[in-house]
Amino acid sequence: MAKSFRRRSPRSYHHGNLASTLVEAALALLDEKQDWDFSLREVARRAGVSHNAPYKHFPEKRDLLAAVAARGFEALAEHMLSSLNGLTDARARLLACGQAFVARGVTNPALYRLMFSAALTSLDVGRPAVEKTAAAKARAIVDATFAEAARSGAFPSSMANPREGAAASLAMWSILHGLTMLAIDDFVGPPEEVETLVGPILGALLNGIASHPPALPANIWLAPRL
Amino acid sequence: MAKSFRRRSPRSYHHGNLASTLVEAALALLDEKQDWDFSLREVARRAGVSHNAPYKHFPEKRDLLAAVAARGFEALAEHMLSSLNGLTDARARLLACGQAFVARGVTNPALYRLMFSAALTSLDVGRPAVEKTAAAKARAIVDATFAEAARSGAFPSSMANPREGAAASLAMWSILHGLTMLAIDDFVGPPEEVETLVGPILGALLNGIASHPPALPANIWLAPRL
DNA sequence: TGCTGTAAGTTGACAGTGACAACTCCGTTA
DNA sequence: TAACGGAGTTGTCACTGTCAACTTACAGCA
Repeated sequence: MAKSFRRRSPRSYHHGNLASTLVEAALALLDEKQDWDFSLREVARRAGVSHNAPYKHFPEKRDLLAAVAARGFEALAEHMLSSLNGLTDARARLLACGQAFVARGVTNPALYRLMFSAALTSLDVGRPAVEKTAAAKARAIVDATFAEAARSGAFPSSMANPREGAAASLAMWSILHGLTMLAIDDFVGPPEEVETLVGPILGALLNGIASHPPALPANIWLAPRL
Repeated sequence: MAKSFRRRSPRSYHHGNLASTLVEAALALLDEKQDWDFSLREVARRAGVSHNAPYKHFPEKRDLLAAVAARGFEALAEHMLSSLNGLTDARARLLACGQAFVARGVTNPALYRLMFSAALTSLDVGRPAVEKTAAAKARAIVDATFAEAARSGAFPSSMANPREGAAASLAMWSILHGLTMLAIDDFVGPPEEVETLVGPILGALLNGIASHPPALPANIWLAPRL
């Protein structure tokens, strides 16, 4: 009888919200091990629950990881949004957004890597829906900040148009993602200082965009597809 | 007795070059499954060898994967180099190099992902040496093409100096890596056409660099560290 | 030539894994 | 109050990475 009281609040056979408890346990493990090769059983153990309980909420390990990734995207979006607080200058907003992006990645490399990893992608279905929508939300912030900068006159006004701005915003997204990845994977460093690269590097890109706006070739789509 | 003839040339208890056979088997599996969660035992099976034979050549699975990644970097470097053939215009060379880079990543996503993944990084030692040197070689090509472009007058001449050019070359490396990753991870597509993005996007960056060369903040190192 | 040490391969074992099936518990709704 | 069904449980499976101990055959020295 005492057995089931181990970690949970007393007299509860049913946990209440195991799903989110599991996600948090997984987040903690991800942070500690900096890898997602931990076992589902270990996650269950931490949640004080039997080795098979997680399967009632996540059909496969992949699905738990997808939920974790979704949380990551949400946190990223939040962080980027709050970095814009109080800034009005268009260019400053873009740079701040970029810095927030990189900083977030460097702070929790494993989580960032998981978010963009295809460990979650099943060959038939593609990425899980939870993750797709969370990612889209984060991405929309970059796009919006960009479009808004275009409207403000920092870029040729045609770029406020979604299709026209798409190539530019993709370029920005690419350079940020690339820089973050290189930092995370130990190709540039030190990690704490990588943020200082955003100014010069993203700055150069923005200059180029302003003077010669890139065009998005036909047939290209910007995902994640839904 | 017939047992040991299963897959190998006759009368050979010793394989001859198991190590490279294993690497090739792993490459094939990586390509098929588009993931490196295959088992070492499966690799051994394909090489027609007992489940523990690989351990005589690779202390851990990680080490086999590192060897695979190293091969990937070598192929990447080769591909980039040959893309430069016959091109003399500095800007054209940079763009060709970029296209080759992205194309290579999109062609074998799992391999590309493995190359840059930290699945290989052990917390204490960092990346395995084989991989580091192979990666450095590939990277050197971008750097060299860049420096050469600077000398040719396509960029402010100061950028031919390694330290001055470092920020620019890092920016280029970042945007290429980021774009490739987004493509691979299904955030932009379709894969066959992603190459067409290199022109506009990398082009914009190069314009920006030419007009306002970025500076590399102090304390930043460009890796992989050796 | 024959002996022997050692690298390269072998079999056998072990704890731990993801996933399945079949069971029990208990809050909900009729 | 009965019974349904979602949530958690135990038991089991084939399989994994890795360790240990054994065998094979090549290479160098007597």
